[in-house]
Amino acid sequence: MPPAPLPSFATRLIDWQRAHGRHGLPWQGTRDPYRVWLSEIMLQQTQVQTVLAYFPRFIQRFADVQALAAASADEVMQLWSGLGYYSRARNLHRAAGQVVAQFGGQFPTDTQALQSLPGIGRSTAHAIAAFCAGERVSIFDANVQRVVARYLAFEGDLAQAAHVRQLWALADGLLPAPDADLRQAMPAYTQGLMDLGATTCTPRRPQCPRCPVAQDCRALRTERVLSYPVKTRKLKRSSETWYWLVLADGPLHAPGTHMLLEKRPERGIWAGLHCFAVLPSQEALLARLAHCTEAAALAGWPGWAGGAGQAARPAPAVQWQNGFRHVLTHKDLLLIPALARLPHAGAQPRPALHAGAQAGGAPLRWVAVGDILGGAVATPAPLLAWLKAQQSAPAAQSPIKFE
DNA sequence: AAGTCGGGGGA
DNA sequence: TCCCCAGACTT
Repeated sequence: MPPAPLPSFATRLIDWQRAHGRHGLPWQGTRDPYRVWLSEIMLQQTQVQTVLAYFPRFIQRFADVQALAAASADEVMQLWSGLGYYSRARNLHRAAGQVVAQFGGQFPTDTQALQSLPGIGRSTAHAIAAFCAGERVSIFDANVQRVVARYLAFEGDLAQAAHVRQLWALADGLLPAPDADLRQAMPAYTQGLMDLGATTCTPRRPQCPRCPVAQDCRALRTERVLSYPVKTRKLKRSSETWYWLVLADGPLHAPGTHMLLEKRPERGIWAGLHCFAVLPSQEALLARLAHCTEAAALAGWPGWAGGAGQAARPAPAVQWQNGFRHVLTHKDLLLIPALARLPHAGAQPRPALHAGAQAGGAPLRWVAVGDILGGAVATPAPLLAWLKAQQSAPAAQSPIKFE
């Protein structure tokens, strides 16, 4: 009589997940592809702890894909504000519209249809199909790459796409057997892979004694766990200094003070968010300030514009603030706010500025400090952080000077 | 194949 | 500080 076969990688992983994996997260315990999709997108390059604050709010506002499709892009951006990688939010909204238009509002669960939606690549499509339909496909995010590379002692450099594809194919060999009950097995297997990478097979301090597949791990066998995955870094971060034109009509710690924000282009950094004008030099900032204040005078700014000839009034002085650093993956930004003040408009309506006040013709809005802090408009995280800091340490109030 | 997109957490 | 992370998209 032949000996019973040893439990497979997949079997051990599934058993471990049920006993020691993460349960009870808001996006778990469902096969609703809308919820799974939303969680997968939010969790791209973003930690669970962060997503926990956003996911319930999003679901509460958009209970299903129809509700999301019917929303304005601005509102979606607003709910996404602070999560980063804003193209995810834009694609999310576009994909919702596509599901309504092309799939009759029924969210697909097969990998082919999923990958036709914007923002869903191969790995995310596999995750949704595995969780919702039990499709026998491998997810392959950074956690899984680490687990599998260690388990197989994979020597290829994962900085190269060809090696990633190669390891991905090897990962397929670890999937639950095709004749298993995949509708039960695939969700637990997929979740188990992610949980193992997140809680046990961690980058720096893996807890191998608690790993369910340690007995077969080729990296552990040679005590080279930390040598995997092989991944060369070629991060060369460039530095830039940006000047922020902060045009306000009162002290920054007063909720009623309004500030001029412009909507950023749909591509590039902080795409689609509302932000202070960003200028590459002090000279450019002063020129923009002159444009804006001239435009404000022409538009009849309360207490300032006074008829013909007012357009020639010089721009108010600026107060240069201390710069602060904001680091992105590929760019190191030094942000220097320059505060300029228009006369207080009180409760009077602030006139819209013509598009010429902004070089690219981007939409300009006067927004109250209280509304910005309250999240009424989507703003980049560093802007919000800086404005919050101004609440507790208000800049010295100086009278408005005209030169 | 390389570059572009944020932000937060952990060592 | 530096490294890492539930990637997709553009060029």
